[in-house]
Amino acid sequence: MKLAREFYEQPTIQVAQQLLGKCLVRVQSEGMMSGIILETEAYIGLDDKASHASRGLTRRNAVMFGPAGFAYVYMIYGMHHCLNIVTEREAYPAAVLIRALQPGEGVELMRARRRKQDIRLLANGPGNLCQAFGIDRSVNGLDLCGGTLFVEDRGCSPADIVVTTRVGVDYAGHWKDMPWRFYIAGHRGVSKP
DNA sequence: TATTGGATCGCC
DNA sequence: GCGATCCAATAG
Repeated sequence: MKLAREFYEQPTIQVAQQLLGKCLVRVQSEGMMSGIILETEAYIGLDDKASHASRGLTRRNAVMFGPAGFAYVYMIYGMHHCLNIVTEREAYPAAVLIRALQPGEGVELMRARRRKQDIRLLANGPGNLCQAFGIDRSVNGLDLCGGTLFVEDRGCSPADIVVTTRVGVDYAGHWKDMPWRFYIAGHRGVSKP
């Protein structure tokens, strides 16, 4: 069943952990895609220097300050998009970055979009999964309680969760050391364990 | 208005 | 290891 808004209103670390093993579903005119969430990261509050919200409300990060259960999508390095799901209460900026999926339905469409055959290369990274799922800036602000992008609980939960520091946030002072990256053990997510 | 650098990826 | 490639965020 589809996750309700209350799920996303929980503490961000809890949401990030509990999203592992759940199924991200994308419905478009081109087709339907789904994938098991393998890897997530938490970005929490104004003080977290790794978070886009650390310098306060801006046009780009405005969705992070809104209610839980909405998509925060931004472009990075001029060529990739990243998908986050907003968490916690309105006016408190926090979100979970979706970093990797195990492709389920819609593999052929993902292969076409990614121009890769290997199933392991279709959604192994925040930029790659957005390309595979057709997620760009037009998805920013989309409600995950709607019908085109949402998360389903299909009853499977991961046996073991690995906890590490977040990727690509060396600029964030001591915040780079927060153990806010989570992935399903044995899947190896994106970068190095 | 001009400058800077990034929650990445894939090829060298 | 490094270039691609663009826009948001700063500073002026």
